[in-house]
Amino acid sequence: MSSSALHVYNTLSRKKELFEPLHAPHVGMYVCGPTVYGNAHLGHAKSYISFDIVRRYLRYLGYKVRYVQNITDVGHLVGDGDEGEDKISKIARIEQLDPMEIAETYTYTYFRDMDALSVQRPDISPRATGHIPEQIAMIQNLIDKGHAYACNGNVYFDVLSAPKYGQLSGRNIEDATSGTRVETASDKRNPADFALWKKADDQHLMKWLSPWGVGYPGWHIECSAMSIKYLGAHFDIHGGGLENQFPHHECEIAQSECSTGESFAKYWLHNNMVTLDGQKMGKSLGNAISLEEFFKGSHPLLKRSWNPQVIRFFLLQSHYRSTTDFSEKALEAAETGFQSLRTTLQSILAYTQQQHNDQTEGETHEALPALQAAFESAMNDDFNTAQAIAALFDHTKKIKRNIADGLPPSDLHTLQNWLNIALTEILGLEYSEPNETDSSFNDNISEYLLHLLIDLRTKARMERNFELSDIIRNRLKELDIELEDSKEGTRYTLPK
RNA sequence: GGCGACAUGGCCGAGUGGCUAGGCAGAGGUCUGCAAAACCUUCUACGGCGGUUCGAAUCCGCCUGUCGCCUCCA
Repeated sequence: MSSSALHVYNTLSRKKELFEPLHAPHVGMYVCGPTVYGNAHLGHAKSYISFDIVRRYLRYLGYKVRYVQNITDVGHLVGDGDEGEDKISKIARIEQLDPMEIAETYTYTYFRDMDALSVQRPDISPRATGHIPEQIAMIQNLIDKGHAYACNGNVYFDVLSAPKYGQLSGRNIEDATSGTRVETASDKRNPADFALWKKADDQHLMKWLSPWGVGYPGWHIECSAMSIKYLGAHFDIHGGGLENQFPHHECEIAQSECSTGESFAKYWLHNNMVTLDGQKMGKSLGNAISLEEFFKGSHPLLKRSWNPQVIRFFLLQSHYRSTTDFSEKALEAAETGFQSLRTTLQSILAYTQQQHNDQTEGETHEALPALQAAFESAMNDDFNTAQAIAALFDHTKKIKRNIADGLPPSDLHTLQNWLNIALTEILGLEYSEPNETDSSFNDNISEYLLHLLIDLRTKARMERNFELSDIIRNRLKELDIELEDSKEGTRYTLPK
């Protein structure tokens, strides 16, 4: 489907729907953020880049987006069922740190890695621990309305009281309980009931006082409390990873709608997984390569380091609702393709700048409308970045060819402006070579010496002393410095 | 066991009832002292079996395979 208006795939209806904000031009968007107990990995990159694109494209379309993404610094249980230990507490215990130190450390590295990937920061990044009163209030409200019950210091949500429970994930309550592989906690009325508040014992590191005793909030309640606080009871978009569809998002809908009496998010968007050797890449599976390891090339499965921009481009070349199977070979293909796209764009840019005083006479063909239509039509079809990038390749190559043939389009400047917006503002990709921002080559003497060698080699070539010129090029190649001769002179690329 | 996805050429990966996806790799060529880059040309496809249709890789059914969720997870 391609269309002149944005359509998004809504998990609630399992269909692509026309996107109509509740209160245009404002769009409220909530995305489940990370649990900060470890470094972010490639799976996080796929998820947050996907929703970064959603946000960027909505802004391009003129919407005023408020993007809220939580930081989960409490509440997730580890191991089997509800009897486990908080993940952050567990690591804190092992590393002899306060839980908040763990959360702080990984919140920092999370944003550092996302910044590197050009993921724009959320407008609001609420912490779960900073919203305990809101969560308690919501739980109390659910008890008052008969949707939850307290028992031995725990509070559970009564799923039978929520008629729509199971709608999002397409399962009924029997399905949700009958095949469960986990022993269910004994004080629940129904095995499918989920915890809103958990009693904490003396060993527990993170705990708060509540009407039901000392404890800590269940996992699902934070997202409901914080999304409603910052976006209202009924808002436009809720996003997250596919694996959170059940139980997390299902529970969010149940508790939110029972609490407010309004319908919760209008559109539910889910991104698919990144796989490694065909298996989901996940922290708990131990097969995750962290983003830091990608950037530094410091994981045994990696042959080399990878520029964040290349990783972003690689992920954008597949659709967010498809799984992305990772391999270094695929990354390499993405890198080469990305560089060639940038070369094409830069040559159009260079031409535009050198032509800025010229009047193109007799030329009436415009390049932008067709390109823009193809690009927007792809993006309007549920953010199909793969197809949008294909349109970019396709059209810019043609434009470049026309310029080379002496038939530049008449709208070069508007074209250039739009290309800039499409690449940097919508896709979040940079024009410049990754090397140019590499700080490893900032030594003035090194740079001077390199230019000296290049000048000497040029002189040798002029004198047809190719033996010497090849020695210089080959010896530099040993340092991963590559020289390329062109009509405009010798270019060099520095080690990655 | 229940629920849900997916299966595209050497690789990655869009899409679609009849019309080129795109990228990478490969082949040939132009250019170049050479190399690289760039440019031009070019090859390979829709898991299997049935059905619907004038026509299906695209719709339907069955089969096979892979994956996800049902337990924290982007």
